[in-house]
Amino acid sequence: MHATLREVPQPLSRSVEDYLKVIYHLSSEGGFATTSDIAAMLALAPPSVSGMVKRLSETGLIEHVPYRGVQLTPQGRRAALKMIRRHRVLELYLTQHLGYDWDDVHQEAERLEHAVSDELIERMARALGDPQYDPHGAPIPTVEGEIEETALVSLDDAPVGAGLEVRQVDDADPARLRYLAEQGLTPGTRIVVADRHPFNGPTIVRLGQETRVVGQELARTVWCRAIEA
Amino acid sequence: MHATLREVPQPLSRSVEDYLKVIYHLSSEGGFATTSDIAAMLALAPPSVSGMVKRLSETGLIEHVPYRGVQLTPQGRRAALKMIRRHRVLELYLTQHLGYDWDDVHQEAERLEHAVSDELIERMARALGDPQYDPHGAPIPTVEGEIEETALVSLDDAPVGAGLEVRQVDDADPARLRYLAEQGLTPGTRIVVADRHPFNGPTIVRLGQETRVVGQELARTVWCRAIEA
DNA sequence: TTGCTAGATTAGTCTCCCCTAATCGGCCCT
DNA sequence: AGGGCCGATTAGGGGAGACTAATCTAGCAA
Repeated sequence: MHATLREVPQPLSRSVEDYLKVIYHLSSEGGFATTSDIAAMLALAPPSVSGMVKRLSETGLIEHVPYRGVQLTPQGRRAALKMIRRHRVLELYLTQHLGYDWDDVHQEAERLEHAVSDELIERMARALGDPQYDPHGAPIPTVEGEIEETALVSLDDAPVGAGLEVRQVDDADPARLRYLAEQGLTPGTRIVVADRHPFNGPTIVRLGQETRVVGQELARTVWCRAIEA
Repeated sequence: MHATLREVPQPLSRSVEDYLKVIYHLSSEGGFATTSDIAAMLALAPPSVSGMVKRLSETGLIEHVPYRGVQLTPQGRRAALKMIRRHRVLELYLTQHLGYDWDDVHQEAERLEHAVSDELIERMARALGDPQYDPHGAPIPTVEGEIEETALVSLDDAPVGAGLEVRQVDDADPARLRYLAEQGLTPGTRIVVADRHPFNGPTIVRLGQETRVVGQELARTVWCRAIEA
């Protein structure tokens, strides 16, 4: 009874959903998401974030340590993962069933994720064969709120000489995604780190017979897994 | 230049979109949508509507005659028809491509219509073969904002003896739609009005060999076109 | 013509979520 | 240990959009 009452999930506002998602991403590695990082990600002024942080911690979705930052509570994490599942299922559905390009789906999913029902997402997931990854290689959380956590290395951090498989790329910038697709650096591609220039210079990778020069900024958005051989 | 400036369409809020849709429906036959009718349709208190009406008429989306009601301006009508196109394309897409039942799509479309892009709606429309009608038989406005206006008769008003084709049914109530589907009263069905009982009594119709008794309230939500013998 | 009433509007609040300006606190550097 | 600085917070305010309570008006009925 107590549990049942606590679980009645009154719907979260768009704003709250966005905050939780951003806090999830910012606190995923390491502990705290800071006010100014959240503000930057959401394109808001820091005081707006302070205000929302107060409300979110009062409703138990986040834990706030003043002047340090915030973390999600289990409840907040569940809500965030639900939004991430929605986002990623939507992205995949749009590419697979409606002919969107992978560089084009982020914005659309960003708006739809606040409006769809659980029912619709599960129907889409079923139509997609209960997929595990979105078009950019990001793992899709399960309905139960579990998410695959694989340690990936950004291309910028990978050691020279390593054999890698591109696993995931950041999805927010369409132009960057188009460029990556042109260069053939899409999830599943196998590459070898041939060289890296000093002073934050580019990483040189080999794709089969071909060579690619990848600047640091771009390399930081390409996430890889080491492969044997 | 003047026209171009005026046309810059800053996005409308969800609320505004809902008001415009409701005003479109209420003023479609006859002239004015009244404050209390709008309030009833949107489940709001009348003063809330008065306030919004003021804002909408200031922005040129509606024409307000105090104590009489409101009508859409051409600009408001365009916006309303755009929302109706979205709603109906969504309803059809959900039934055709995601396995929704016709009684189940209204709510979902109601939320999605505020979040989708024009792009997505046109992709859905293309995937559906640029359809003309939604699952309940309602005409889908074109991208250009044209809508088929056929004079339909509600089953409750149809003369006894008339041969009819069911063309359209109101979509808001799932239970009613399920019942209509059970009774076989779906768009495209041909029927004959066999009788009508007095004092707002039921209409009796023949479907091929079978007979259906349709109460007045229900009959008012079934819209038909006369067919020659 | 007068008066009543239903419906519309105005007055005054509230919540949500954003803003700018001002203040505060943690922490590094000397 | 003391200053400064940057980032966080508090103070104060605004728009959108809802509400209740109070007031107004159009039109019907006597």
